[in-house]
Amino acid sequence: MTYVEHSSDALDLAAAGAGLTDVEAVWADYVNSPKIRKLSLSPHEAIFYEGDPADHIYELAGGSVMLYKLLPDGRRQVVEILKEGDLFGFQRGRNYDCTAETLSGVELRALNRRDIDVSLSLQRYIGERMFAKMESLHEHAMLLGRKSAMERVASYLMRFVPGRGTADCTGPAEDIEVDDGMIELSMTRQEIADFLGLTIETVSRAISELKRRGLIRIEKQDRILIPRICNLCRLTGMH
Amino acid sequence: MTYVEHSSDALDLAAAGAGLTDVEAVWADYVNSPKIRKLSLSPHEAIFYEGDPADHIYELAGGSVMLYKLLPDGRRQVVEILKEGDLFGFQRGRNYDCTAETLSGVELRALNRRDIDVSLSLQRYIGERMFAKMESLHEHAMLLGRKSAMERVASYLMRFVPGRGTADCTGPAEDIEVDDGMIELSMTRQEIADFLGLTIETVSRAISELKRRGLIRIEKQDRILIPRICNLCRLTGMH
DNA sequence: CGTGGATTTGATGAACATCAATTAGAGTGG
DNA sequence: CCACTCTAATTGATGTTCATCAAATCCACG
Repeated sequence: MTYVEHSSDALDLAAAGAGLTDVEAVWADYVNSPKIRKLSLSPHEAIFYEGDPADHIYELAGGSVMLYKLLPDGRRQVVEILKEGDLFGFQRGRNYDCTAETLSGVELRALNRRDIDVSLSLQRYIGERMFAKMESLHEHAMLLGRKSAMERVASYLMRFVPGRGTADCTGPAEDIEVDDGMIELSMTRQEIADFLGLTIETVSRAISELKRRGLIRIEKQDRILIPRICNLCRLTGMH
Repeated sequence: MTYVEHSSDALDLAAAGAGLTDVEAVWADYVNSPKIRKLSLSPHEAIFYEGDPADHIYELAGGSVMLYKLLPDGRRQVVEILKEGDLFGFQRGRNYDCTAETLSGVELRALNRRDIDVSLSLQRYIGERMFAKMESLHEHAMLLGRKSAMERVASYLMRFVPGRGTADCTGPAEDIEVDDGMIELSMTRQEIADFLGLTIETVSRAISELKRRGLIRIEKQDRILIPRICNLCRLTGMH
């Protein structure tokens, strides 16, 4: 008896030839295979609602998506902000535990739980992504439970600076004298507030305060220039 | 060519005989196999520290464990409270992203990443557990970001009432007239506060308030009686 | 140019943190 | 068994931060 029943197609076989550890290549092969259904969505469109039967798993191929939960009285908490490459829609139970809504124009790939369940490499790829996501959920718990409003907003802005503001960030490259960055906010103040556990007004005040202190400059509404990244990073509470 | 390289031992083969979907049986076989190293720990002992090289994965076989993160100035956020059967120590990177500390006497099983990486069934089992954990992290984000102090404490107490207080809770069984429960708190006020994003004093005041209102009764320090579970549950903000 | 929603700003209030003191409980040694 | 000690927990007084309520301003879009 062989283990053929573990794989529905040639993906793992190809991977075995390429070296077992290259799960990312297997994943790329899988999601680019013609049987994967692709979807395009407009900004602020719901993908699924909290409580809906969890019948699909998605990969975000482009754009950004938020996941949020609601309390019966309407209070909202955005629990994840997803970016290209992120996976969502996995559930333990029969129903989604949160609502998924697009923040921008979005390209999705709808995956089949069945394909994934029978491939070791796909499982491993997903595992890797899940562990990363758990770390970012831990970080977010720290933000929500223990950071001040200003620290939350600074941390939020730092999210969008690639490669900076993480635990292992070592500051700017040494040979660089200007350490600035331009970031793009695709979320409204309400969405940011619901992500940070604050109100619109508190978020707005914190951003104004950063402007006043010269730590950020607003160019054209939702484009923000950070003149000295390290200065902003120091306000996150993490360094 | 077969897929034999996907499995280091007979676990999956046995599972195939028993039906592919019974990943829990495969897991049970694995963790009970003699090669799994077992550990016993006393209360309030560190298992690993944030930043340590992530060289082990653990299954909590008995007792309870908390995971927490620290900010440089000492602020602490407890990000998970683990109970029997929970897995922890998975990391995306090279190092643990939080500290693990026992809350009670604890029995652990130290697992090998290598064993798991080559078994589809074990991967799938872990995936299931991770999805459940992500849901509880979402729930916790809601608590930290949007609930009042009283709602947080009520939610915390409800955690320890088996089968109640969850989203799909339908209340007590219909044929029952007394709906009470006894719970055991194994955490200090400081640990509870750091889990709920509050201070010791606020937690203490909330508990006193619940006592005053007759919603709980303290028996012998860390044993709490809940006379009418639904009454407490109503304070969680979820119904 | 005008309209309507989003954002900002201001004034006030409530919830929770902080600081300080007291009490309760668990463990210890006489 | 009972005082003693030490820490955890409670309670009280005050302060700070952020939420709430209200108004003004900005900006995108027709």
